[in-house]
Parts: sequence; structure tokens; C-alpha cells
Amino acid sequence: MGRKVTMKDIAKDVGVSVATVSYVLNYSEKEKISHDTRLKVFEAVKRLGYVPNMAAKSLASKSSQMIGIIINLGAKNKRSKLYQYYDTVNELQRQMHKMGYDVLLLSTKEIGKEFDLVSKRSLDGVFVIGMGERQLNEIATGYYVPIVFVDGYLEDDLFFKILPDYRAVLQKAKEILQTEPQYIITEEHANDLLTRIIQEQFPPENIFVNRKDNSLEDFLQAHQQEKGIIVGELLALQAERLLNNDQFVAVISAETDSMLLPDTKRIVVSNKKKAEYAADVMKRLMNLEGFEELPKIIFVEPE
Amino acid sequence: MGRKVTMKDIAKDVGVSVATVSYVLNYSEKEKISHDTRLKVFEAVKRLGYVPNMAAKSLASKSSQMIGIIINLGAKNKRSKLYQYYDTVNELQRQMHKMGYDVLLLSTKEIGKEFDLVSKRSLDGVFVIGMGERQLNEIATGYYVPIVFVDGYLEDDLFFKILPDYRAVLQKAKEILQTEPQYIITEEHANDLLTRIIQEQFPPENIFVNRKDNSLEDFLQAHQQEKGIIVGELLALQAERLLNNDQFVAVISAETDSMLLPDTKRIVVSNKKKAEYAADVMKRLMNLEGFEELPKIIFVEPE
DNA sequence: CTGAAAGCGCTAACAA
DNA sequence: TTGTTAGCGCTTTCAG
Repeated sequence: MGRKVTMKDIAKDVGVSVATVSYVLNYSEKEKISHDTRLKVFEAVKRLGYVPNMAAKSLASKSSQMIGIIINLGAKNKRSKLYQYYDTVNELQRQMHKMGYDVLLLSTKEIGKEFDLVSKRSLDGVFVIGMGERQLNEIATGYYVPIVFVDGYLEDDLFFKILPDYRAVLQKAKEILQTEPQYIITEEHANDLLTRIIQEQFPPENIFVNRKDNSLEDFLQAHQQEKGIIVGELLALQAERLLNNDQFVAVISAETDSMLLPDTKRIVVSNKKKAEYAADVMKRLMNLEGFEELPKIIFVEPE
Repeated sequence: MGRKVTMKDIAKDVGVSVATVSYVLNYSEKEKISHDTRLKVFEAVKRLGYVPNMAAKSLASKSSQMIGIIINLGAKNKRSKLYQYYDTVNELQRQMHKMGYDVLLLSTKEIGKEFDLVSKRSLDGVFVIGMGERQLNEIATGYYVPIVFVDGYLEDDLFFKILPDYRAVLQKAKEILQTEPQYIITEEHANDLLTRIIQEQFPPENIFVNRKDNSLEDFLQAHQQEKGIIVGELLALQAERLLNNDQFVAVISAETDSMLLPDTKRIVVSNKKKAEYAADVMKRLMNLEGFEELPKIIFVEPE
């Protein structure tokens, strides 16, 4: 339980300066280090069990190697929605971890109140999950940070957003059901685009939004005889208890390991792919390269 | 998009030293600051939009104000298990956030490989979710960090663990079913205690563990006529499609907002309470006070 | 009650 | 190819 070993210790051990150690450890391009010292440094690192101090690194380099994931929760959201979001969080975390970033997680109902987290922690980027137009003005960072919106929708040209292609989903649903779907069931979406698309296609009484003040049972009861679309694996799972599963098509987010009945019809809009897109956009924004030609909205196609 | 404002800026603005600003901002007990300067500092902080730099703070104070949540994933775990964990993560994050800590999330199948995160980021503490005996030796931090194990089980006296009281659950199930339960269905548990308790009560062929290589349908099929226990809301939800819901009692983790049918019998082992316990233990460990008398295992009782 | 200053561990000019 | 050194923004001892 001794003192933590620092770069200084490595430097002393190998007989070089801390700068050299830093160069080696950061694979610095600018400075050329002899193969010999490089090896010796790595050896000492391993032998002494050196672990970098990210706080110091952040402070000196102005880059924290952390990204934030902020989940924007609605007061009336049910737990099934949270699960959907967490699935996305999980994929995002994997992606970012691959790229060497650690992930700070924050779920909140008041995104504005919490956004200074970004600046406090010098986050290199932020994913915001599930945000609608309304709250955009609450976000003000004062300085530049890449923000990627996932599963939310903002009517602006400034920010990048990753969304399921619901138009394509509806189209596909029609094909699968072999008829025009009569109703749709979704989680509450901070997603005005989806709202609009849905409202184009369905009269209000045929749209069910899963909220604390709504009853899924009642809605399904009333629409038993019709064919419809159910967005979300957990909603579909609930429906399977109350409905014959040839009455609807489920829109789910994971290709494998589904909890639905084997013969339930489904459309997959992959969370994994969504996270890959999001991570890719984030990478480009952080490196400030190759994002100029990127579209502001990236649609994740159903498979 | 100007330079970020630092304590120095505040100090200069108010006309005091950075030390004084630091004292004020940290509500330092040791140093007494006049009410007047205190006010002026706060005013300047607000006016200039000062946000502390946590990296610098961490570096200087050796405390990051971050805690880690490491989810220990099994290769064969299904997604329904992950969902269970997410709920816990969510509650833990809330609790820690209340206490002023930010949360680093990491899910991994190889906990040993990732544990240096703790030291890299100078985490003030770690929650490990879902860890079994086997992997304990993989965890070696070399220095002191509070670790609280949630929903896992280690057969040792060193670490603190928060677990559902499965004995009480089984007892309660018996009361509710008004008969001895014949089978049990659970997620795979990195939880040797539960395994043992279950094995005391059920013959192997009446225990179903939800893994990628098992079929819930088949098991339910075979046990249709018996009464049993289903641990986990999503498993119960799946069962509701295949079984009459008076055949089993579900063990779930949230008192409100359940997805189960209204008349499904249930035992609640609150995730929220679990998280509260866990957070409380963590707090004591971090403050190094009031944990000596704490039991190493804290059981969360069913309500 | 307040300030000066050392130092936390690391990066990145600039020198050598 | 490597070393010296000045910070990064904050905490904290010690002196006033």
C-alpha cells in the first residue's frame, strides 16, 4: 500500500528525464526516442506498476479523455423507456471505451441544471440521450464541446443527431403486416420528428404513448382487432400477454437475444449500429476532422 | 468562447488572494472568512460564471469526487439481466449525485483487466455490480479504495456487500403461494450465496437459470402445473405470456411502475433501498467513520 | 481573517 | 535524441 509511483519514479529508475518518459508513454510523434530507452521505460513501467494520473494529465493537456452521457429523463417516463436508453448507454460506453475514453453517466430531469458537469470535468464530448427541442436553450456551455444527440430531436442545423429512420420503419412495417398499420405504440419520445411522422400517418386516438398516466391495457383492448406497430421490446413484450402476436410488428433494438416470442414479427433498428454512428461522429468532432461533410441528422436504418 | 475563468480571476476581481477564494468555495472550517468577502466572492463567482476545474482540484486534493460503477458481465448473461443491473446503476447514480459525486460507468466481462481505472482516475470509491467469488483475485488495487459489492457475493470478511435477503424472499413466497414453491427461475447470479440457498430448497431440475444456452419456454412448459418463484421483472413478464399468472410469485425490484399484470403476485426487494444502503456504506467508507460496526453483508429485506 | 508560496503529476516548448 | 523548466488550476501550510 505504498505511495503511488509516478513518472518521476520511472524516470529515476531508468535514468532519464520525466520528459522522456512522457514522450515514450504518449508515443509522441514529434520527439524521436531511441528504441533502447523506449524499451527500458516500458520495462520499468511494468515492473514498478506505474499507472498514469489522469487528473494531472487532464490538467496539463486540457483533455480529460472522458466523455459524458447525459440521459434526459421525462417526469412521466416509465421504466421501460429507461431500459431502452440504458441499452444505448451500454453500447455507447463500449464504443468509447474502445477508443480509450472513460464515460461519465448522468441521468437527470433538468438537463440545464447539470450541464456544467461538462465544463467542471473538462469533458471531451457529450452524448445527450433523449432531448427535445424545448430544452435546447437550457444548454449553454460557453465554450466548445462536441455534443451528439442520440434519440432526441432538435430542429436546428448546428448539432449532430442520430435517429432511427422512422419513415423507413413505417414503410417496412406496412410490408410485414401486409396492410396499413392502424395504430402505433411508443415510449414518450423527446423526438418531435417522430411525433410529426406519426401524426402524419395516424389519427391521435390511434397513437399510444406509454406514460405514467396512460394505460397500455386499455389501449390494446380497444385495438385488439387491428394491426399495429409497437416500438420498443418491453412494450411489445407486454403486448404479447394481451394480444395475439400476429396482430402487430415490434420495433426492437437488438438483433440477438430478444425476449420476444420467436414468431413475433419484428423490425430491428440496431442500438449497436446507432452507437457506432454516434461514436464515429463524436470522434470526428473531437479530432476536428472529417465532420464538415457529415449530415446533421444521421438516420439508422432498420435492417 | 473566451478563456475559462479560474479562481485567480475571481481573486483578482474581488481583490483577495486565491487562497481566500478557495477557503470560501470549500466552506473551509479551519479558516474563518469575513462575511463580507464571502459574499463578494460568491457574487463574483456568479457574475463571471466561474466553474471549478475538477482535474486541478483532484490533483491538489487527491480526491476526485468520482466514484466508479463497474458492471461485471457474464458471457452467457442475457439482456434481461443487464436490465436488472441498469436499474441499480440508475439508483446508485442518483444517490451518489445527491452526495456530490459524479459517476464513471464501466461494464466489462474481465473485471481484472479494467480495474486500474480506479487508480488512473483516482476514484474515491467503486461499486462492483454482480461479482462472484471466482474473480476476487483479479482485483488488486495496491492502495486503499472503498469497494462495495452489490448483487454479488464473496465469501470473505474483508469487503462490504449488499444483497437481497433471499431466505426471507423464499419464506415470503411460501406465504403468498400458500404452499411450498416447486421451482425457481432466476438470472444467472454471480452470487454463490443465492445458489446455495436455492440448492438447499430445490432439486437441480427445478432450478432454471436464464442463460443464452437455456430455454425459458421449455422449462415453463414442463412446470406449468406447479407453483414457483420467478426472480426478476423481465423474467416474470416473459412468463406471464406462457403461464397463468396465479401459478407464480414474481420477485421484482421497484415498488411502483411495474410492467407486470396488476394481479400478478409479487415480492418487492427494492432497488432503491439497495442503492441507499450501498451509498450509505460507501459514504462511511469514504469518510472512514462509522463503518467499524457495520456488518459485512447487508441484506435488503423484501417489503 | 487573509496572503504567499510550495506542490500535486503531467505536458510541451525550448534548449542542448 | 534527451533534459530543463514553466506552467495547468487548485489546496494547504505557514506566516502574518
